Amino acid sequence: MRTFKKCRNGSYDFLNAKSRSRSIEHVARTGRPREFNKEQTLERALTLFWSRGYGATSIQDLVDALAVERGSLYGTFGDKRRFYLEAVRLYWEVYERHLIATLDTSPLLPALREILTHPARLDELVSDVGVPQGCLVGNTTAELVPQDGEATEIVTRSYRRFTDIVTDALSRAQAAGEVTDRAHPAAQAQMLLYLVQGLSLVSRAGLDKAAALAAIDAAVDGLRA
Amino acid sequence: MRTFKKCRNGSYDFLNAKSRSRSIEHVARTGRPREFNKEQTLERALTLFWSRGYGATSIQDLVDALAVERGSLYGTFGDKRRFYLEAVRLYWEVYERHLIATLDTSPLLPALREILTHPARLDELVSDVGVPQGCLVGNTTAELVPQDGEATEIVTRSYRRFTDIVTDALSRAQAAGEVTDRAHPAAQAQMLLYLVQGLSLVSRAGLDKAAALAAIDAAVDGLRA
DNA sequence: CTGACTTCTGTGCGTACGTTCAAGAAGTGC
DNA sequence: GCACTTCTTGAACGTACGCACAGAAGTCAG
Repeated sequence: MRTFKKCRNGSYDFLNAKSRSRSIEHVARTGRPREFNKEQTLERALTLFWSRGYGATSIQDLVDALAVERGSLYGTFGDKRRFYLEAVRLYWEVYERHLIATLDTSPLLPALREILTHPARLDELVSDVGVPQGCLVGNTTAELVPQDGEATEIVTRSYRRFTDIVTDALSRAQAAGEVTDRAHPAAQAQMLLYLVQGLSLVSRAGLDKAAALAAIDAAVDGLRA
Repeated sequence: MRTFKKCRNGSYDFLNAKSRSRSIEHVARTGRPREFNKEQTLERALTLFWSRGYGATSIQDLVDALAVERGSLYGTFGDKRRFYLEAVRLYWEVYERHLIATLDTSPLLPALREILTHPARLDELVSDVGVPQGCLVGNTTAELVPQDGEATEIVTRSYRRFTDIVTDALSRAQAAGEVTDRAHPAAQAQMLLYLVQGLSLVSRAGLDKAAALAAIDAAVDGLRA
């Protein structure tokens, strides 16, 4: 559901400069300082969880990939479940920022198309196994929901935020006469949520890029006034 | 992505009478007869896998829920992974039969709407935890793909079958002037695959039935000629 | 009845997992 | 420099897992 551009250092630019600088706030704290970057470690864990899933990612995998010892991970992030949920939260936070920024434009449909095609950008979607990983929120829905109340809450809230943001944009576009008013903006937004989640999921199993783009165009054309 | 009507005995009617009678073929075989029904056990395992996922369902869970000892399960179905994949295959086989039967009609759009609303029929979607479970193929995509080649194969083939079947139906409906020809049938079918998979997935986290139906109607309206 | 064959039952094995803990190292503030 | 706090390290723990196996139980052909 989201792609991240790789930075020059090989890590992903999940956080903007503002929130990154916030991490240097343990200046006034006593005690031995942490030897690893907390945010960067969370980002790296996110990419691992993203491509392998929650259950298939062991603590040992994380220790190996992050170069941080078990005890430090537990001390910093709590147990595995809490670590994962924190990664999901970060994932959505970044995606939502991107969503809002992209849809704040007119005409809307091209922007909408870009949002939808994001999961289809195979060349930008790199994981440690070299395949697209779908949307982390969607993966969480499949794997943790409904056994985990907290995961359900995060997932539900994310979906709700998506539809709220897209509904607002569609309302404006309907008012501008760009999008058909045969359906309510909320219904159209819900439809787009299903579409992007389905695309993200199905893409995990391999993606025919041309077919995916044609499908997206078919859906977007259906919205045109 | 699929609902099953509960039978009077509390089990699910996954198999039709024909394939069920095939199971009484161990009449001429020697040795101690199996004390449990293989198909029925597979069905029950399917519902368990369906609601909990692959990783979260332990052998012990299966032994408890199926009332079949570990050894018997291994002897009959092989290891856990093979057992699961067999359940996924059965799941899709039943769904595909339903899909073909439902779409073999004219006009097509109401039938298509019924296919799409299937995951939204909360009252018929019962799991052991009392919530909808999404599509087992979709769940498998999220959890096992891309680490498991055989799972990927099953999932990919299922998606392909879906789009093939729906494309055929849409071609006929386009020829009949019922569905718009602004997009190719294959693109429309792909779009519907994404839609139904997204709906199944998102439904796992809780479903606003009215919103889901409105979204489906918005998509189906976009197909109308 | 007997022998060949198949399935059932439950115990046991090795492993890998998530998690904890104690001791030491590396800082900070007075 | 001393007390205090936090982080690091690596070993260890308990558990639950997937899986194998040996002996009992049942069926059928001759």
